[in-house]
Amino acid sequence: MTLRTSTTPDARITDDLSMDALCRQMLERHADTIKVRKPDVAAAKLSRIVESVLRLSNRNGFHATSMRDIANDTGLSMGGLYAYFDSKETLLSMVLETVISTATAQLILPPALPVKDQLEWLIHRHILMTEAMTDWFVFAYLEAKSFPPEQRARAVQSEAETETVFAKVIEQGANDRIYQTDDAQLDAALLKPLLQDWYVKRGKWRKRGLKPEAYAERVTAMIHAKLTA
Amino acid sequence: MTLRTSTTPDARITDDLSMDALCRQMLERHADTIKVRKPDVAAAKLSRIVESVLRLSNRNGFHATSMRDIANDTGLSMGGLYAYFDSKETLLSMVLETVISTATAQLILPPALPVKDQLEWLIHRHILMTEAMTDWFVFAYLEAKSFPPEQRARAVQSEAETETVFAKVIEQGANDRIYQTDDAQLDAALLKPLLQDWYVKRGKWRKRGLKPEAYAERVTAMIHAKLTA
DNA sequence: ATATTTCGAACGAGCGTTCGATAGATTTAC
DNA sequence: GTAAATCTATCGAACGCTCGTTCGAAATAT
Repeated sequence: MTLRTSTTPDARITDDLSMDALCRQMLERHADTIKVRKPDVAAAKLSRIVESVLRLSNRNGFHATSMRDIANDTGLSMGGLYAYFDSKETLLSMVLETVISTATAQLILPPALPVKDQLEWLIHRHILMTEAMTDWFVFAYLEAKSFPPEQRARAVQSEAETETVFAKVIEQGANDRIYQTDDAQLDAALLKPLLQDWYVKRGKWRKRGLKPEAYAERVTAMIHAKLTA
Repeated sequence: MTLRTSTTPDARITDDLSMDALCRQMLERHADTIKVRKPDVAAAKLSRIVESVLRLSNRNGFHATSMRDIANDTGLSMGGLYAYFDSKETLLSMVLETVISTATAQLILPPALPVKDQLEWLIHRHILMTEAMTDWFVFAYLEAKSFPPEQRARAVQSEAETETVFAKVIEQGANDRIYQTDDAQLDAALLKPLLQDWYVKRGKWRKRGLKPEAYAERVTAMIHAKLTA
């Protein structure tokens, strides 16, 4: 079983979740509001900005992190920061948008995968994705309640879609007599917090020395036990 | 099986999780810093304050909620508020302290309960407790990263203790050949996010029309499936 | 010489907190 | 029984500070 696929719409999203790749994506999407014209300069600086925002916000909260904190941490000036966004809320939106669109793109099942492997594939995929982008997902999770309305709606929809992807696989498995359940959507809803715990409490799992693959195996075992009870 | 017990040190904590009871507890604990002397007046006002703080903070975040917001919402003046605490941080601490001490007191197993019922008892107890105090627990969860150091330490310890309570029951069950596991602490750690999801995503479960008892049954079924796989 | 990028002081708004004035309740004195 | 005195609770304008944001000047690259 491979966790890589080239069947998703945008190969860059699927195959490269590095800070640089994600920031280049942000640059393209917000090219109209970003005042810095040279792409190389812009990409480098935006990376530093995002890195600082994620680190400081995940420690103290986005609201409690001031633009001056971010300026000091990145080494940029106040004016320098505002070349990349027109308000603090826009900065928030840019990061959230990246997380939401990445998550959606990552959880598309490869077409030829047998039903019996699909659930395991999705669980591994989800955990490896959030492992590669832990700070991003923690940020989105913690700041969810301060989302601007547009992103709020997108996030809710994205969350529901993700749950449905899992539910459909369980449903399919039930139809094929692989799994046993009276409520596939509910089982999927219970799987969600297990997947989220990997990044929400990343420190706890790291202290325990658990690798992402091992965690994925454990979660898979748990839901599998429930579905074959 | 009953979920009531009188074996805990303080019966009031165990048996009454109402806003009034909890606020009376807060009054006792912080009698030295609260300037209002008449207990009835103080209890009524403190209830209104806490109610507002929980509601406003859970919607917008504690940091984003100003003292003026709280004053408007409670109908008190700025000076009136400060009769109950000496700083906004103290207000935060008072709420957190209540949540932490309640959670610790609630999860003490009644002595005569057979091992085979203990896990189910703990799960039900946890979910009924967080159901009765949803706003309190959501508040503590969301504001965890802005805890003052003292509460931060207490919260971490309390969380670890809770996990250990569950782990010990699973361990005991494994010794008695009721359960099967290679790592009881890890199973307990995976049970935690399922318990927390009940209050963290309360809206989602409410929309689904799931009752607390039904949710507890579902979680019990899941962990039981894993432990007897 | 021109265009682009960076800078940081300055501005107004809103924050947590204080405190002397005010109103109300309770006790004291006769 | 009532008036004066004292204690308690409430108020909200005012203070100092930090916030997000702007913008003309300075620096750098083309």
